[in-house]
Amino acid sequence: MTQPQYISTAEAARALGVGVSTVKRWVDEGILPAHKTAGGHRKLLVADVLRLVREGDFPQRDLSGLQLAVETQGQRDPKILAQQLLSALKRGDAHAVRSLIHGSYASGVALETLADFVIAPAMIQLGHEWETGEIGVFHEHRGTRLCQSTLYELKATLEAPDDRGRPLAVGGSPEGDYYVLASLLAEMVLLDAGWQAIDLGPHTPLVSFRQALSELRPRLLWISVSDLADRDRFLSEYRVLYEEAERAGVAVVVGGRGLTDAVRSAMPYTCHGDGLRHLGAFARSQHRPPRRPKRGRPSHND
Amino acid sequence: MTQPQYISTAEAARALGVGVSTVKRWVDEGILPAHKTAGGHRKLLVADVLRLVREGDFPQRDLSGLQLAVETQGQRDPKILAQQLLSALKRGDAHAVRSLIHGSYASGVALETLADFVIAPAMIQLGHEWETGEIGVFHEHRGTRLCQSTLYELKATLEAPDDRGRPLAVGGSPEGDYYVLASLLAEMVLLDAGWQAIDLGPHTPLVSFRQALSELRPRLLWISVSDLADRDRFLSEYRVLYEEAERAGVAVVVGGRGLTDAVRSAMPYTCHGDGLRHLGAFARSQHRPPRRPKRGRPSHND
DNA sequence: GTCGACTCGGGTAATTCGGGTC
DNA sequence: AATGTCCGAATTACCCGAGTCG
Repeated sequence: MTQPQYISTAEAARALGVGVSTVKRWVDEGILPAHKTAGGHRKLLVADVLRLVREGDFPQRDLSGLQLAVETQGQRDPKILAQQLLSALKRGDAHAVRSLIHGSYASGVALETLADFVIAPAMIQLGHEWETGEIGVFHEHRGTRLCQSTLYELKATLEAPDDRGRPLAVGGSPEGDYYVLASLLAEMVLLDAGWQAIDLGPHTPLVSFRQALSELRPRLLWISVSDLADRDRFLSEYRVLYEEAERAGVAVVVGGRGLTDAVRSAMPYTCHGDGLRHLGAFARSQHRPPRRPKRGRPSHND
Repeated sequence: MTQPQYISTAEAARALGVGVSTVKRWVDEGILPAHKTAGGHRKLLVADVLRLVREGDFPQRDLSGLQLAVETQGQRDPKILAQQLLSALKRGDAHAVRSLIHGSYASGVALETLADFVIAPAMIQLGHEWETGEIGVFHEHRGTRLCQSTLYELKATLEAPDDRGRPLAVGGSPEGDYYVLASLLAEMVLLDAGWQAIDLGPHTPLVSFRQALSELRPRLLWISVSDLADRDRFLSEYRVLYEEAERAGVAVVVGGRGLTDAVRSAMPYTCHGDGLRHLGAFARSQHRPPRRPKRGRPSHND
């Protein structure tokens, strides 16, 4: 289902909102990767088309035509999407969750928006309803797993076949923080911004980040904190880590709802954001992905 | 070992992302080499298709179907695969990990075998090398994340678009057990066996399973234990859970390397296995899927 | 030997290609 | 400079009764 899907030039053209010849030309110019059949017909991967959509500046076109996107048509308001997502998560409706997330993304909702205003609110509310006993633990667990599963599928489509030339970012969540989604989303936002990203995952000792720093030599380090187990220890270890990063010229981006103002004010950092849109913006400011169709303004066809 | 792998026109068509008649024509035109059976059915060698795909610029729709098969082709010995996987995990080579796992599965290695004799050994060794300090924590984390990522991708291909008629299984790991992979693999084995499976994930209180039992009414419950935090508490809570399951007629399958003989002997259960092959076998014995497409067992056709 | 699933033909409809032009 | 449109020719996809496979 989520395996590589091929589409024709005409389908891609509809999805991109351009003419067929344009797609053909883009393929021939190498802007859009494609394979050819023995008879010379071009076959494009949906993932490649989607990549082009978000890397180039297209008038947000609806890609709902692609088989990948399902019927979420017309609904792009994050608030409503968050509501629908929450409901689907509570029901355990895998299909609906998939449709909502993949569909929104494919129809042009930026990944950061999806993360900050759809997924995060839904998950927070889910956690809240669990704490107040409105839903069972198992609903919460099932929802989290469902969300995670779907995000991994989406991540697969974000990964570029060719990493070369992309700057590297490394990140994760500190020891005692077992929340998976936050750092996963951070990884995805970075991939989306044209980076190469390695998520060390939850519950990673800050010392290990130092190790990763020296061995992988990334250009950016992100620390996502959802749950701060031992605040003092975190702060002292973090400071050492930050100094090392600074010496190495590595940008440090911190965030997460576990970082209250009180904690944050005691921390040095390159960039901070309570959501992922800041991470995304920062990443894009540091690296402009090359090669994109320079289409000026929305054309007047249809 | 690597005896010729034949595929039909339809299979080749799926793999290449073109129509069946196109494959037939290509064969007739000599573009694709093929043998013919006495009755005139075309049989293509996987190797031929792959060679063509490489030399020309053919589309290759299903990476997990064919392309990866060649890279691991001839290599279906779990021991060697485990070695290669371990090495790839340590290097952090995402592409290699993907090739190994998807490729093995696609070329006929049963999911249970993959889990028990390839992935588990590699991960155990990875954990071991971390404990002895041969590799850093971050290598271990990166490896785990990589493995997880790849497995989620594979899971996506296992999920049936149509769940109806499939029996339902629910499972996860108990409180204090934060190991993700074991239960994820269990879920995948069940999906592969034609079930519908819901993984509640790691660190799930046993009480929640009871909740899930009464609300979802599954036919099977799996508990995967990699790490037993509080043995006595686990046992006492487990017994209550088991009784409830028994009353409801739900089979309980337990396993995982956290269940030592000592612990297990104090537990009632329907089925136990130190690996996933037992879970798979049990699941298949309880439910025979109506008709599954190829893959699964090394069948002796052609 | 029956049976379901699959494949073979071949003919036809629907797309796509390439190039030239607006 | 970049797109969209038009063309005949070529390629591919769909359909269906008969035959093959296991």
